[in-house]
Amino acid sequence: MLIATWNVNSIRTRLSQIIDWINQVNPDILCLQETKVMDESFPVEAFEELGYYVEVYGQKSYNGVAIISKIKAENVKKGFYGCKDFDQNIEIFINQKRLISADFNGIKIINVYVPNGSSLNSDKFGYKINWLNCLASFLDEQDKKDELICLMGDFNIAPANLDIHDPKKYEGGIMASEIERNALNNVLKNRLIDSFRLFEKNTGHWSWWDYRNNAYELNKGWRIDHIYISKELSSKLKSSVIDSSPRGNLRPSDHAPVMIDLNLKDINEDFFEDEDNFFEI
DNA sequence: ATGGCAGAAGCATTCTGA
Repeated sequence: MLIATWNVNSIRTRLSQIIDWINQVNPDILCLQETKVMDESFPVEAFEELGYYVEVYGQKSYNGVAIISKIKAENVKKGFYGCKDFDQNIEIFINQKRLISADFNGIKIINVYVPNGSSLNSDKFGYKINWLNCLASFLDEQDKKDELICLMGDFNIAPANLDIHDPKKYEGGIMASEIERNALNNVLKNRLIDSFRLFEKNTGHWSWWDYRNNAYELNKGWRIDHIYISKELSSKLKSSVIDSSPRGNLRPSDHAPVMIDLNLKDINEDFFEDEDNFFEI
């Protein structure tokens, strides 16, 4: 089962590239970020024609997340819920559409677009850390239900120096600071692991290249898009890769898709053998 | 220290991103 995440930086501008990629890769679940479109304007039909269900949580111009899936999503939730920080009802948490979650055969897919944070001395940075703290308490709640989790998306954080092409240059700065890394580790705790690092221990693997300064051509990138999975799923993981090829497209997103291949057959064989659980054209 | 590049809104230029 292929599960992918991709910050597409506008669903409307990138639609044909996304369709091409789906036809090429055939993912079972695709989590999108920065769709930048209100729900009623999301090009749902383009995905339905390919046999996918679509769940969207968007807004005008900024942010926006979506889940495209061959299996119908269950228990779809938009935004944070059931966690103590969200109960404070912080308005900005509601206004910025950055999280959508859904269950697929007992696995909870959580698709996030973590705030960028601008720079460490800005108000936006405080919002980023608050948002991550809220995500941590959201996951604490999920923990109590003993669910298998796949937390994926654009985290806007390089977890380690080897996830940055020039770590010295960016040391302590935005996406590389200890404050952000600690906040991220507090989300992951001991329950979620970085799927990519189960296979690849070396530097030189990037999921984002700045549009500026020929960053892609010079391969000056960062690894800030991640797929974290519950420890219990690690034995089911067949691969975790970054597909950098779409970054070479004409008018590309600045992010590349990341995907895992999960062997879920033995978790619930009946579910996957029941054709009613899949999309019918 | 700053700008560089891209998208959306909307029609000149600003805001935001990373």
